[in-house]
Amino acid sequence: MTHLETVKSCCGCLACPVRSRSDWSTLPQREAMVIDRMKRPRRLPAGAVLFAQGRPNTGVYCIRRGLVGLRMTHENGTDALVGLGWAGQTLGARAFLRNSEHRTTAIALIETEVCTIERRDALRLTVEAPTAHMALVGRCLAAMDEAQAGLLENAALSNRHRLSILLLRLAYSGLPQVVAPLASGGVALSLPIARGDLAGMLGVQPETLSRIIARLRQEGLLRLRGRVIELPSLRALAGEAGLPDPLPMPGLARRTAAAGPGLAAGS
Amino acid sequence: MTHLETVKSCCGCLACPVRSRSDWSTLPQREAMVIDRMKRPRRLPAGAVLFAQGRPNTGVYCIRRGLVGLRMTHENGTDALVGLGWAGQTLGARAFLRNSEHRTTAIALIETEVCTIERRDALRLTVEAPTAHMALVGRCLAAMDEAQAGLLENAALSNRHRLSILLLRLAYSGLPQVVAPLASGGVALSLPIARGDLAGMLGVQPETLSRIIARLRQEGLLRLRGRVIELPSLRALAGEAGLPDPLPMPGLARRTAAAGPGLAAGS
DNA sequence: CGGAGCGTTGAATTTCGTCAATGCTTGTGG
DNA sequence: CCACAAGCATTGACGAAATTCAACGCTCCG
Repeated sequence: MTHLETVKSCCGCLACPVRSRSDWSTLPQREAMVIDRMKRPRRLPAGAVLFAQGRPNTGVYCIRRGLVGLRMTHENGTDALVGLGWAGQTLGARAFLRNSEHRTTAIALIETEVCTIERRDALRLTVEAPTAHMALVGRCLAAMDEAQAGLLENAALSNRHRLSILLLRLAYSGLPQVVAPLASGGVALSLPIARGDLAGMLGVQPETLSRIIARLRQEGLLRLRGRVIELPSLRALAGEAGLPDPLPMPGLARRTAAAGPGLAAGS
Repeated sequence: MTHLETVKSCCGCLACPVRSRSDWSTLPQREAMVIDRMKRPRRLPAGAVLFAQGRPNTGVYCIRRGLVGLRMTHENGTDALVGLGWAGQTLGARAFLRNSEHRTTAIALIETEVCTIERRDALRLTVEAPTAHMALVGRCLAAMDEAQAGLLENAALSNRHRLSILLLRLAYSGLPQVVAPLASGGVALSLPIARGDLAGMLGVQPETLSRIIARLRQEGLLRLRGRVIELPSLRALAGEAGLPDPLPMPGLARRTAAAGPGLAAGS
């Protein structure tokens, strides 16, 4: 049994380290095994491009470990980080379902492992694993809800608040390459993204971000040592962010209402 | 034949005034007739609420004529207009597909006609009109792409630019209650939304919006008479917006890549 | 050692938010 | 029909915040 688990943990969906919180966590075992045979695990070094904006879709990608940045280039030439792909999330599903080009460029921000399901295999999911196909759709719909909420967040919250929220999300991500516990009870974050990109996610200039960070530091909410940001008290930061203690974690947490009857009947 | 057309044009999907540019434009005739029997047309006066945030989904709504505002309330109490529903678009699809609460409140901004498909009827679509069900999903995926593009637009463009783009979208909407051609070649817009809401869509205060408008007026890009905004030259405004001449119209235009093989196989 | 890239800091400018006051439009009641 | 109140829209003034331009420190790497 122990041996079997070991084998599974290195190559099986059923024992994937992020299975419990992945987009596929609700799949019946039979369908999970179908995907298990389709998927091809791959290791990406930091900086590797998973797919590029404007290129045709070639499959879907499930992040087993690591962190992926989603970058988008505007017609006017400027580009910005528009989202993060956490472990457990599936990327490329929208382009796959629409059979369209990728709208974003996905780049591994740290060393990352992804499981690839080739397009021709994923197409067979609809007959061999209908629940999995529905899960893909449900995932996109959930992402849409999050995007819309983010839109409001942009309009309603200050840059300070949004930075605090972003740091808290990283702190709660549990990424071993990013988050390290601190003796004092807080955490130390090794930011996997450059300042300029961090600024872009908030929609501000790098200098402005630097000043916001400096102010938070003066107030004791964070300490700064090179590329490492230490958060002495997550609670204090959450309070500053204007949020209640439990932090909503997009993509990972509550998967309760996903794939309701409307979809279930569609299988 | 003429008689038949007349009848259809008042109550049939096949001859719906917005069919050619609606979310359902690609449906085969047989399925369009199925929906035709399900739908119930309804007239909404300006200000009427189509559905409310937090309420359970009761069906999907196709906008036959008019304009609908999508409003969202943040936890901190502030609320803002987060989107517009144009004629031809289908609203409530995401809540229906996820069988979840509505995340937004939909309010008719001008006199509007919608066709309602009750939830119990829409559920039957998956067997009686699978293409239609797929179209619903495709619509949501397309909306997601737009939302993501809007996210980048927020970060990369100035408020001036975004206001220009918003005005141009209204100008190109072709809504008879909103857009009137001008002898000089431009158009006159009777804004269906209050200044405060317009400001909220851009993420600024009403006073700031007023000043942006004042500046555009001083530069001759628009004229202002009460609630009517006259745009003497759409081309000049498009140039100011930093866009090439053809304006991308979210939701209405090109429906080319929607519902690709990934979805087609899912029926 | 020196250059390149990244990050921070400073100063000047522009923009935005806030508070307050003033028009303008609308609808109501006399 | 007019006066009046209420709500929306604009303008002004001031402080706060963001952008821009510039300079400097730091680290990495050839």
